[in-house]
Amino acid sequence: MAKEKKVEQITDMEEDFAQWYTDICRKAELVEYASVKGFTILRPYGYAIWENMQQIMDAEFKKTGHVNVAMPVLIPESLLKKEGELVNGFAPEVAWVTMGGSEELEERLAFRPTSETMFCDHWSQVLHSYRELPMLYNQWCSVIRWEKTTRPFLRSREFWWQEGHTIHETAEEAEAETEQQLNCYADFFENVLAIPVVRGRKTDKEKFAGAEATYTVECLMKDHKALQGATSHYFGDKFSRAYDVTFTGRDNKLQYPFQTSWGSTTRMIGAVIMAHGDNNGLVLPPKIAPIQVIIVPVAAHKPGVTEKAEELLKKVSSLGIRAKADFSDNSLGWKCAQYEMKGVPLRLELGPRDIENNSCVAVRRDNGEKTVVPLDELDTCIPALLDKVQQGLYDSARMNLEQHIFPAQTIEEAKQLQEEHGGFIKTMWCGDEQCELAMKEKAGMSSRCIPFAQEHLGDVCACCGKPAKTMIYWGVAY
RNA sequence: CGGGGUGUAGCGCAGCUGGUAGCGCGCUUGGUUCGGGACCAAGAGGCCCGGAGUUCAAAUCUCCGCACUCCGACCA
Repeated sequence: MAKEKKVEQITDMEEDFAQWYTDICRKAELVEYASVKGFTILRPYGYAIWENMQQIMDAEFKKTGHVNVAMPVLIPESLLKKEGELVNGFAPEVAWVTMGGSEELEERLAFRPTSETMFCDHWSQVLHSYRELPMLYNQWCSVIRWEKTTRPFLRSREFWWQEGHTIHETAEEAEAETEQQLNCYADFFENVLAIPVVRGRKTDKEKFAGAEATYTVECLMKDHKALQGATSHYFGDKFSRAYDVTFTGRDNKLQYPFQTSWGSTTRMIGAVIMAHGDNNGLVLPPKIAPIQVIIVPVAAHKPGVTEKAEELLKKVSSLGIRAKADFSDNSLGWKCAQYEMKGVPLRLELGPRDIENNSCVAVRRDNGEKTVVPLDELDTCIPALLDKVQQGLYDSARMNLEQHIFPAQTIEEAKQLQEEHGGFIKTMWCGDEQCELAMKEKAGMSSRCIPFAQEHLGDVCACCGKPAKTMIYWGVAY
């Protein structure tokens, strides 16, 4: 009986992964559709996850000297167009403002799809001397890209993100910044989101419009499709020159600074859903869970249970844990199912029998494991259990990744492996874009990255048979 | 942007050989329950996605839009 109901509410991931994903987004109350196509509302629970992510990342950015700023949401067309590659890259998906009140604007204004141009324009005004470098800026905002097809978190016409923008005196410094921020993302994915990543460099075909180099952290979802987690770009001085950003150097000569940008988005919530979720709903890593511990009183009508549960809530909260207790008169089963759907990492059940034993029952969301926790050992047991959930999620995601990386020598083999197992297919590659197109055409895969951790799988390109330059990962990407 | 599917109460759906709406869940109130999605009773809630058309009469038939969704191409 109970089971039938569960199935009604959320599609099994084995049956239809895409539908399962959409179900979770709605049923866990993360998002709602807005009245404009492709726009979504981040509901309180979804936004709380984002806030937790923000808080942790923001602190990390600040540790390395970055400061937050706020740039305008509108960019004059003439400004946006100064750098050709960027414009071309984003042109199809820019939304324009053409009216101000009832007046037609002299120059139309773009909703920012990204803010390199605004930062450059600003720097061209304020930068004078090498002494002012580096400028390490970041902003938390939303951007608009007029996408054709949309999906909650993965692709919407407006999404929330942080975009870091920095300028440096030397290329080396800027390159180091690019690498540092990529590692910052990688650490965030692995340690906070519990999602292992492959770090690497994007091919020229896949890199950011206008960038000299794009680095990425790639991760693997439960359906064995790849998701680009976050990217970090090195621009050289290309934008500086296009936007006339200059400073007087140590040699008293006018110079162009070297620039980076790096971004991560609410798409990471989608990554968490698809990396950890199961058929009972969302599964959240404790570090970003809005509610880390849900306390469910059992037989709450019996004397003393509610009081004891309130006491338990206080104790757990006092440990710095985000905890909540559900005193509603919904049944136990309903509450269990509800908080499983919401992905709460740890559930504490407290009923008359537990009170008698001076304990409670802790249930892990990741594997359903039940532990009896003595009430006077909460301060050690609860944080330890949360750590175990965090680690458990990472371990199984790690296993999923490791078991889905396959070497291939030819396109045909790559195609077959992808069709049979999904995941990342690694091959040698000559570096030619034609071979990427061939892989897309024949095997349905795009290049994900050229991993920093290189392996020698052979001497020739899997696509054309010419001498290979690097090992590359392929995959079907979101 | 191409190809499918779907729009009727908050959610899931029925009604579709025309006669202006119904079921289950949820919600509200009261009561009984309570160790995995409880039960009884009484309620509240809908210009049937929008616009044209056909008709005495449209949720139902015909066009045209829009939105969501799935699969491709494109992109975070």
